[in-house]
Amino acid sequence: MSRTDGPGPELTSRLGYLLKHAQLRMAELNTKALAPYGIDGRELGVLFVLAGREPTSQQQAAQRLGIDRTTMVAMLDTLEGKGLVARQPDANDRRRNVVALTDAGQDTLRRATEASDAAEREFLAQLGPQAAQQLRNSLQTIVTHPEQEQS
Amino acid sequence: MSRTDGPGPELTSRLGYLLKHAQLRMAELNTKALAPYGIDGRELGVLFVLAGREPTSQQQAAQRLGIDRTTMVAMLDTLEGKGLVARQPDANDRRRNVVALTDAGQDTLRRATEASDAAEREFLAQLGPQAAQQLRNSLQTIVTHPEQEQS
DNA sequence: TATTGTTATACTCTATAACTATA
DNA sequence: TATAGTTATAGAGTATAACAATA
Repeated sequence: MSRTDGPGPELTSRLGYLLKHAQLRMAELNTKALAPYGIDGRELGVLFVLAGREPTSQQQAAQRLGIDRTTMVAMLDTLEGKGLVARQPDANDRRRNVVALTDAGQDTLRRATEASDAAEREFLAQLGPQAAQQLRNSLQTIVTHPEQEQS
Repeated sequence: MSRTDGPGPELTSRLGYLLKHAQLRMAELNTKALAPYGIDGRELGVLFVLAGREPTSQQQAAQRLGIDRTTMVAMLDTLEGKGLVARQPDANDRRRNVVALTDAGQDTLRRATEASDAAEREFLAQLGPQAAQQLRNSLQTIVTHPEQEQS
């Protein structure tokens, strides 16, 4: 990941470049921070989605994360293998699995979240509290309220 | 890419989630904007790196982009196939190729950049000019001045 | 017929290792 | 010996298509 710069048309100030490399750095920091808990950032995302909610099917969890249900199958296989989540056939609709955190999963979620919070602080370390909060807000606006379709 | 939200521990306010989805949206907008010119965002990045500089070897171009030299080979194969760049053996060091934009490449770079600028404006459309500029600045700070190693 | 979970498969992006030609 | 470009290959990460069980 070189950051060598030169003059010229400034590749490094294009939003596409900046977002890609920012995302790579955040993912790196998360991976490092979460390693002691045996999970990565994507898996923490799954734990998040399963936490503190009514019973959740695999498909619902996938939709909340914005990933395909077939991808969710593999993620749950892994997390179940680690003893962090449990699948249970839904009594009301036997096509479904109800997926829930195990006790170990709850514990890992709590501790891994703290580690990830620290990783986020490191990511933002150069920014100052106001700019950091602004960055969060702006990203949230963009991600959750993308522009209306304006045909 | 679902954006269905619920209450709970707020997956959607984690930086990892926000950056990933913001990056996906920007890439999507770029792809759409650049399609008329027959390139995608990554290829535009290569054109950027090759523009307005002294002669550049494949390896130098790869380093500036932060990608592997083997990845650069494939990108240049594609761009050369489209007639946008040309390889020429370096007379001074015949191991190297000097890579440069063709006239068509210069033209495509100019027009594709305008299209990409429009895509960036669409990406930022919900933000207001000040927040948009702040977002750029913050990302640039993070990407180009990541925290000092602090053992 | 439609939906859920699953499997098999394939595609994209990227990197590592090894080859070649030069230095 | 070391470097630039190349090729073959492999590994993530993700999606599409098809299948079984259930609705």
